[in-house]
Amino acid sequence: MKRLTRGELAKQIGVNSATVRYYEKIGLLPEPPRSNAGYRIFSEESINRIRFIKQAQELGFSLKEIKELLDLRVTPKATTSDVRKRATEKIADIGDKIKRLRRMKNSLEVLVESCCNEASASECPILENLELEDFRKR
Amino acid sequence: MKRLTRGELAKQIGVNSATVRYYEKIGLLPEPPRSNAGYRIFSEESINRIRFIKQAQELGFSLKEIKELLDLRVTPKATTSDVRKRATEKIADIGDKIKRLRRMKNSLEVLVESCCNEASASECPILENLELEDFRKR
DNA sequence: CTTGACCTTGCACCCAAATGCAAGGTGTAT
DNA sequence: ATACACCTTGCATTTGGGTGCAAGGTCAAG
Repeated sequence: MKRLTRGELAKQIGVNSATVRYYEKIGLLPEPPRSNAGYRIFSEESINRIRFIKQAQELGFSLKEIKELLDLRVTPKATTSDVRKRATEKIADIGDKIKRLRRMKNSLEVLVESCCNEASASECPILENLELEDFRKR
Repeated sequence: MKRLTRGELAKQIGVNSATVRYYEKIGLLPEPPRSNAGYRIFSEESINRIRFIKQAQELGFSLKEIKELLDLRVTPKATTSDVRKRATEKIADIGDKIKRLRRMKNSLEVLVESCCNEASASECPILENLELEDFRKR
């Protein structure tokens, strides 16, 4: 497995190398082993970890929530049923997000379909009246 | 239609009343009419607007992006085809988010199913090895 | 054996998104 | 008419999530 310096790691993911340090500081990334000179030595696992963080952020999770998601993986065996419980909650949260995004997508599709087609481009009543609250949490 | 002060509005939504002012300042909320004494007078439309903002935030949209979404509704007729284009882009973005959330949800479901059931609670090999990068953008 | 590109640390700064505070005005209840 | 809770404004502060910088150490190429 390849070994990477902080800069190499950051470059591969397209993230600022200071960000890697920051994630380490807040406990989102485990403290990596060091070379004799004190350089951090990352494995490719860290690439996946950081990519995960970035993905989850785009999906509306805070770093705190992301930490919770990541912690689901490393919880000691003793508390397995607690992991199960927390994971199940997360699944429900995510399912909820998906539903709301679907409603949002649908609202926009209605907007495009019924309103902005070439045939009736001159009048657009729905544009003004679209109930954007249609995709609230339910 | 009911008229609300800033505090009443904020209370109904469960948001700090300073936030309402902030949203107005950054153009996310239209400047409301004022009473003789200078008090803002909100209609119930504003409730929906702010609820929408809060929902969209939870789904990972920045206030800037939310402004773009809201602006889809009020663009003058002249640029209808541009609205169509922008809305279509947003729809694609949202579709993408949904896909990634589904993958995330699926990964967690696999975790719960294969790992944390009562039958085999004592050992949990997947917990350590789950490839969380499974739901990256594709 | 020096140059240049990396690495280390601590610390200060940045932006988005709020939130708080002070000084003053309003409105209504007693 | 005096509390008291609310409103107004401008301005400062906070929090989350980074980013930049300086002073110094490291390492590979020439």
